[in-house]
Amino acid sequence: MVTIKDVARQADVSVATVSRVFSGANVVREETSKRIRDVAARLRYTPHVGARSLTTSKTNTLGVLLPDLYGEFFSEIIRGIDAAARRSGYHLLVSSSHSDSREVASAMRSMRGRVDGLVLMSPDLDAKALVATLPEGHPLILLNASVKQRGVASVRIGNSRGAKAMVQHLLEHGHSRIAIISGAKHNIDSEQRRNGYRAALAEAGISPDSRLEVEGDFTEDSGYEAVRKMLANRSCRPTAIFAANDAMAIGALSALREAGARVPDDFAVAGFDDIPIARHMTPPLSSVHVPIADLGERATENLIAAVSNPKHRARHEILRTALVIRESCGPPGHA
Amino acid sequence: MVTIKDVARQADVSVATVSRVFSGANVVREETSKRIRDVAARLRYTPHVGARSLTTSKTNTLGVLLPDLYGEFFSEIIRGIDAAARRSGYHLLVSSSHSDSREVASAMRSMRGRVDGLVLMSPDLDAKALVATLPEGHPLILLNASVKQRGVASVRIGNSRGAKAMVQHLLEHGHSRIAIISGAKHNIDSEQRRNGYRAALAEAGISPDSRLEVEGDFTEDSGYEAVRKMLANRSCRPTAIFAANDAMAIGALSALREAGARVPDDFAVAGFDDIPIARHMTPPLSSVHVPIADLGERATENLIAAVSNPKHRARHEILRTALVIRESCGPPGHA
DNA sequence: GCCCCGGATGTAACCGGTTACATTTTCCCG
DNA sequence: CGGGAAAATGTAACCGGTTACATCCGGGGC
Repeated sequence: MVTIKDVARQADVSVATVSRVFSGANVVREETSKRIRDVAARLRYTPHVGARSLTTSKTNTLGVLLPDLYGEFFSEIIRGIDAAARRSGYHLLVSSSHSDSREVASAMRSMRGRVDGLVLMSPDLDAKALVATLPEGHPLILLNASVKQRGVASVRIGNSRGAKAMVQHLLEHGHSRIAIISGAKHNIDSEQRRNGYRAALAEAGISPDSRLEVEGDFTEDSGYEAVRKMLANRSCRPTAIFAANDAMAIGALSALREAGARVPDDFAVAGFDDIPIARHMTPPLSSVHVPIADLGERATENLIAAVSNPKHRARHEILRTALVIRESCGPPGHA
Repeated sequence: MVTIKDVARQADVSVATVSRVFSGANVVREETSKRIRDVAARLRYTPHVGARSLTTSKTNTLGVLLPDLYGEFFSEIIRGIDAAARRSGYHLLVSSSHSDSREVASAMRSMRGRVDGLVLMSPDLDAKALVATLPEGHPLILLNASVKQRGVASVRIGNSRGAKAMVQHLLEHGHSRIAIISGAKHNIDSEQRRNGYRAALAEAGISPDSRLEVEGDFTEDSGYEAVRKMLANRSCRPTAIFAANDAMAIGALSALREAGARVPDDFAVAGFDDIPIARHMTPPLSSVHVPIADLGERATENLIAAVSNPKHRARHEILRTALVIRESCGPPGHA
């Protein structure tokens, strides 16, 4: 591999001068600079970023830790993160599929010295314990994390409020038997969305019915299974189904179609996240819109701010959701 | 930041010994080792991976360059890459949204010294020119690249064959006016799929009709627009629509639904890729199954093989597709 | 008691850059 | 043409590790 020394030797200058040419310090005589560039081009020299970051202690890289990569939600998140990062000239070191906190801790550790900051999405985990293992002063931002921590910036979704609004919408349309397909246990998004659901019912004076709360795991399959379970239980059928994310709502739609049930005539269906595909379902899926890519962007922008300005104060941001009513929950007064 | 020196000082040993403890050389006396580990734990010391990789010239990281991150296709690709990488203990440096080749070249350059190898997906670009700018001996694998290059490993999809099979299937079902919504111009996947389409028609003795070839860009919106265009042109309506990917097929389904057309009764629709959501469309979308995650995995496995064994021979792999017939293209003899 | 050997640890060069400071060159002006 | 400041370049320490080689030490064999 060709190094700065090779270039220096062939251009008959010291390594310092070569370094100055490539690190943008504008102090090298034009003539010399050109000669060095020529030699470098001929030798196909590229500065070794790793070595550079050792002295500058800047890597221009952000670490991204995600629980999973499956489905449009994560794809949008990364897309947002990537957009913000590239805008500021940062690279992304991505690592996913971290289920338990030991794994996450080890992934965090292995990023030491490789990244200037960390975006950590851990809706399932106890972020507090994780953060404790981190060396001080390491810029970090939490995405949809379960705990709001002093001094640790975070961005999250207005889950509860969004879910409540959707359930209220269903109530206004005359539904009173509204089922929920929740996400995985201990997942903060799932819990908050379920809370919103319960709050809406409570305010409407409807007492909770545990038979209407089915647990899924945010996958299409689990939404599908949840509906099959509901349909099997003839004694207690909902008229509306609120899924804690779109993937499960989509699985639910499939199960209903297979069972010959019509949506929204027989069942109203609503999801959460408003992933891009939601509008293309049949019928188009009503959902709680989450600015997913924005979520990634905001987190990343905050992180970059913290990275470039050490006294940047940690903020907690909550992104607003918006009801997107399409056809899957039917016209008013229909239930 | 606490370094190896701090640990050495506090544990009253030399940095070499500390280094040996953390790099797994099993030559340090148990007693000493324990003392060092204790000090390190107390100080929250983590070895600086960047510094380590400077001497070992191993980064345990792979670079991933993608043209985009939007949609389930890329999400699955990354998932596959990530799975294979994590299995072998590699990290991923991801960079996307590279439209023109200057950008890609610069991204490649900026990865020098940061990665042990590169996965490059560039269906739009002239990979040849890009590869030429790369320093020799840099492990690289091309994903769906346009040119088959000597000495450069690649993994790709059996596009032409898959498309041909799908169009033949439509032909067998009695369709003769089969439209195609192709992908972006100069995109290799799009071109190969279109070639497969044309080949099937040619073999069936059907002369090509340029009015039945509409150009899209692989997005849902472009599929939607393409169908609107087709429907507007009353003089020349197809009975079947083959979209060069599922996203466009999904957009097509939306347009048809809005126009009040029934699928598969009025139009048969088929896609390509078989992204996970395809089976959940209404009607479930027939598609050419591509093992997307596998594509990423195979590429990554090959790359890792090349990284760990410099005399690994570059292979060109072509992944087989499989017809997945669901309901969107209807029962036989229907057209 | 001496020597040799092997295991444990230390010393210092090195990886590929950056940069403070020293030194040389350039150039302007009297 | 000499002097001195400014500009250009060189020297060498340093970033945080790894590792070849040197050193030290204890124990076994004679």
